[in-house]
Amino acid sequence: MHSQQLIEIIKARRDMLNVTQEMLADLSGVGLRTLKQFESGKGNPTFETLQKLGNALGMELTFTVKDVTKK
Amino acid sequence: MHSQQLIEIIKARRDMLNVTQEMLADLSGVGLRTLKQFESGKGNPTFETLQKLGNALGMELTFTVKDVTKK
DNA sequence: ACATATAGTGCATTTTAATGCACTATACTG
DNA sequence: CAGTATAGTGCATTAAAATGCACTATATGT
Repeated sequence: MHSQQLIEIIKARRDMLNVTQEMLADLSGVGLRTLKQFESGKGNPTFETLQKLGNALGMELTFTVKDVTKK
Repeated sequence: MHSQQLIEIIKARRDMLNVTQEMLADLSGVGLRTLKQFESGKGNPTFETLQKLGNALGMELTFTVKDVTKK
């Protein structure tokens, strides 16, 4: 997952839930400025920030071994 | 995935590959001090740092909707 | 055209991640 | 026990993440 993909995934999920940046900022505990910066492609969020967003969006981060058999 | 789980996953993968912290730091481009701090539970790594480690370890980050059907 | 809602930006501050260096701690090995 | 390899820590610096405030940009609805 690249940075741009991560952004798109989160924006898509937020849109699907009809949640604004402001609402997500409140729900997640992440600062609005931080979220704006991140969604506009200017961020390099910390693990903690991604977790907070994930919690609010019903999503989760995973870290797994790449499947080399596929593709 | 919680912070402690992430640490364990990475340490386990590193051990499985017989790679030292120093080697992983070199391979990934992450500073040795950063890696030590992270593995000893004192870090809050950025997305970029996790990606670098993932690349070196043949792993990848994913961000997905939680499966609420499962228990 | 005006008002409203939402997203993005500029600027500044505070906190902290990333980093290096030197040191300590632990385990293994000759 | 001495030497080596590996992991963890203390201290300091630099870069950048997180944040707030105020502003601009864009779209939509009246």
